[in-house]
Amino acid sequence: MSPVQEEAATARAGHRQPTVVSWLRLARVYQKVQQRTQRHLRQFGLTTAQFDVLAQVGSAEGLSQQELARRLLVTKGNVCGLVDRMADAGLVVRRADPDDRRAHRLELTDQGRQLYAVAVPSQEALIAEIFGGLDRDEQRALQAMLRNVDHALDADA
Amino acid sequence: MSPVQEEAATARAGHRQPTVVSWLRLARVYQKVQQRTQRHLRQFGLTTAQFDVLAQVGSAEGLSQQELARRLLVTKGNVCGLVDRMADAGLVVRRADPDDRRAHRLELTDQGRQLYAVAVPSQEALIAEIFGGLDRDEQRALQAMLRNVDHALDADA
DNA sequence: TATTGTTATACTCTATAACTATA
DNA sequence: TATAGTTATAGAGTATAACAATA
Repeated sequence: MSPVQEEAATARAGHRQPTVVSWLRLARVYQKVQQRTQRHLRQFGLTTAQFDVLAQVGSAEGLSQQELARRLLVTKGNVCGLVDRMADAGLVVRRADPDDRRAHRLELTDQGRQLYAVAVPSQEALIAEIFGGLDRDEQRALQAMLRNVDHALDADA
Repeated sequence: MSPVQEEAATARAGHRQPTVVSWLRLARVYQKVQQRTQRHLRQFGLTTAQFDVLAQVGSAEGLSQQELARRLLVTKGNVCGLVDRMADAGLVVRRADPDDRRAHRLELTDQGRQLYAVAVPSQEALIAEIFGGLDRDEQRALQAMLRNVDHALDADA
């Protein structure tokens, strides 16, 4: 934010409930990181949603689409389309689950694993750069507050 | 998050850089609030993007589309389409800028102002509920940390 | 030349819901 | 009956870029 925008934001913030200000700032940060991430991941030919799939499947191979949907907070229908596109791109495969003939288990292809090995550290380095201005205690405090809000969202669902 | 999911998330988090954990938690909270907001705003016939336009124009009538694009972190092309839809819905109007014949100034219609008067407080109440678990000091700390990250994003743009 | 706004393209993601096949 | 996955629909949002009018 430019100094001018920063000042304007603060002025506007002055009239608002603290909770609303917290949310606006959080949303702003999210959107900016999202956009930066999007540009960053383009070098790997990935969208942010595809990166999330790659990261999840890569760190827990064999998970079901249902489980993936739960982790990504999207519907199973959306996951199906996402997996379709990534299978077309040769990054993931669906394997039949021997114990449940309805289910598929998701795995990365060799190509997917190679991309995982490069893209995930690269993306994490970007995040480290962006969030690196907060020291360890601040990270902990930030995470604790976000957990608090997360739980409030589950409580009065 | 269920206790099981919470535990799983914490276990996974243990292997990761603190910055990455912070980002994952932030993204998770954002997405959940976004989804909740989406459902909440449906009663007013608004998408979240349209609500953002309503809130911005309502609190700063006469702003240009360019300025609106800057505030919403989207392109002017996107704003054009958004404003189109909201003008079709009878919520905003484009007025010619007397000082700059290229520009438009955005205003709410009477109907838009009525909706603003109802939807904005309602949405703010929802946010207050979600973020209300944090006390005043925590809100301040959260906002300060988010500002820190926001500035980091501007620094190495 | 730079800026405001418009238009057009193409794609991804999303919500929603009906559908199948298994369990 | 419930669950895993698929498919279809419809829409919104986005990036990107070319374009017109005006500054």
